[in-house]
Amino acid sequence: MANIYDVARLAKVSTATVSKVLSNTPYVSQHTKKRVLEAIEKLHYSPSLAARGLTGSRTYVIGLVVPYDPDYLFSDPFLLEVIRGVESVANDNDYNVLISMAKSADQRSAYTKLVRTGYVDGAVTLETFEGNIASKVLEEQGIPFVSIGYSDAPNRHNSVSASDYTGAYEAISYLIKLGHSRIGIICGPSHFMSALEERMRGINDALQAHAIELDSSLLTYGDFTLDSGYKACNELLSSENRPTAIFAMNDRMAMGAMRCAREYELHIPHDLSLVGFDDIPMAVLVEPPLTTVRQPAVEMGRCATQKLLEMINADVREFESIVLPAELIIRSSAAAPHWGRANS
Amino acid sequence: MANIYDVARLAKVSTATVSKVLSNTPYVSQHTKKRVLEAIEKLHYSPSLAARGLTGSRTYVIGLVVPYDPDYLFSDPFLLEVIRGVESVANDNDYNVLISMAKSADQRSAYTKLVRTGYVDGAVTLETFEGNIASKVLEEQGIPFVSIGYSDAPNRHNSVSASDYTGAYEAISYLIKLGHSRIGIICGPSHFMSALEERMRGINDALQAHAIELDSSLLTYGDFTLDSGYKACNELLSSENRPTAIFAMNDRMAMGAMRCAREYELHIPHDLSLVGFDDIPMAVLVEPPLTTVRQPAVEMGRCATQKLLEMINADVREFESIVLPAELIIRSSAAAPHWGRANS
DNA sequence: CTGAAAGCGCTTACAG
DNA sequence: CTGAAAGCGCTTACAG
Repeated sequence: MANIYDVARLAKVSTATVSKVLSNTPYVSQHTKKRVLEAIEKLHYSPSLAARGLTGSRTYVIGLVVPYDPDYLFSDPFLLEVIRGVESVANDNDYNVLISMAKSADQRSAYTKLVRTGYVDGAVTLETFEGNIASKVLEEQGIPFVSIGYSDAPNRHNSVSASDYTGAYEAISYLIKLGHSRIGIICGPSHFMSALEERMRGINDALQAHAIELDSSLLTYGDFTLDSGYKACNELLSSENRPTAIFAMNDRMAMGAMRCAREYELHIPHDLSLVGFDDIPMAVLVEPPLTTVRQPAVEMGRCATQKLLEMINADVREFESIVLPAELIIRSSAAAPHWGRANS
Repeated sequence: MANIYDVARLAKVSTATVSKVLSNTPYVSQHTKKRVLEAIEKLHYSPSLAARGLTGSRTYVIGLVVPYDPDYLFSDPFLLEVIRGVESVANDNDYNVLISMAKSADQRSAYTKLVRTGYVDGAVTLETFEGNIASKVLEEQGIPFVSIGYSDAPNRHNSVSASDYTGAYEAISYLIKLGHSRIGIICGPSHFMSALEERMRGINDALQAHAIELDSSLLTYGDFTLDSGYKACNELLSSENRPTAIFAMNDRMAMGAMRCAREYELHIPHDLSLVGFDDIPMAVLVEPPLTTVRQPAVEMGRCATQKLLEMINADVREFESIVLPAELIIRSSAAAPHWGRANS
């Protein structure tokens, strides 16, 4: 494979000059530029990113830090959509992406593995825990990064997230307007991330706005998997004072709940209303199609990557954190309770 | 960040020696080895993969060549499962994976983009077209790779695939045994890949074994998306002599067909039987759960990566291609036609 | 506008 | 068992 010397020789210039036309430096005469370009073409030359990485310049690879293990990641359609967004703009801009995942139970390892490579131009991180300790690793290395989700920094810079609070608020308000007052909640793992706290706030505020108080027996927890939604729903439905509606903090758990409801021979939405969160592609495919709060997952990934590329190329150091709207998508899994009446 | 000189200085040895303990070369005295290790520990040293890449030794990153654009890839649950397998064993072995995708309509670019980086230890490729030209790029560079799917080489080496022929054969045989003789086929894009040809062979052989001949009006094509399955099914159902069963070459198209059947007010499986291919996670979630041919997607990814790692580390040059079994998973979307009777 | 030379952080023969 | 030195393929000041 041809290297820069081969090109220089063929074009009868120095390697410095070749390097300059490669990086589009001005002040290279049209004439020599043309010669160099021809040589590059002829030799099918393309620069070694490894060498570039060493000299500390662009490598055109960005890291994607995923603090989960592969099995977790690939079973989460929402996360996958986020990654799709990242890959999409990276690809459009001729960047490659190096995915660094955690060894199970060691989220931090995803960060250190990435740093070790020593050649990423920047990174997009998926935040999980509030501590946000891991991203310090990137800061120390001076690697620009933008995080998707929350960061705990007092003023949240360089992150993009969805409006979890509003989304949850609207979901609950909608259910209340339909006539529900006993609303079961299937929360995510409590210690998990601040997005969930935001949603919890939204739920509580919506409830309070309508003078409804949240019966603690109505609050259950899952771990985002379908099975955990099934179990949580079972908990809810087996209690003596059943809820008439359930709000699950992601769609997979909502689908677990759906399955559980079916076993109780409860018709959705006639006997039980259900609202999810995320709006994963599968949400329209189930029966009935799921009413859910849409997070703009792909857009979050795209936006974060866009911003990262700006940081890398335009030398932007910091940007105000971006909060993308989460909106309620009304489909067919929620309706007025059949003994109540809509009071909107 | 500490480099190898810092370590050498602290341990009072040469960089060569540090390098040796790093690569676990024998013939390094226990004593100096210990000193070096301590220095590494103390400085939190970890070698720059960029530098390693330059010297032509291990970088611990493998490439994953995906000859599709991100939007295509991320909407294909089957491919995602394959990738999950790749990521999984890579991660277990402390390898990072660099995903190289194609710019739309230029499959080859995924290969060249990867090669350009100059620092992958090897690659797993997802084959699509029969030409298999693209992998020549890797061969020329001397990058070891294993391809998932078919390669056209006379004796197929270094690839792992599923037994498409058998899978399709069984699906059709099953339908025939249930009592169907008019079986509609929703094929993938015809020029697409040899896996489809294999399935076509399986279909034809199964049909012939029962002396049924394939009416050409029963053969339709889709492009693997749900919508295309919908359309193909529509074609099939709007003809005057409807099939009583449909075999789709992937699950997404089968789900599109399911939706279409619903609009025709056809009950599945009572009025129309449906068999898919792949067994994506969603297949159990739809109503009714889909009978389908399971491809061991994750296992294919795992196996390919395993083999690649052997090639890299054990210096294996070649292995007999591996064909993993595809098996029919019987669920609830196929049954005897209601005017027919099972004749098995 | 162009080039000579040093340097990025490793590894690899080659001596000793 | 250990180290000096060259080299991997670039880029970047610095001169000219």
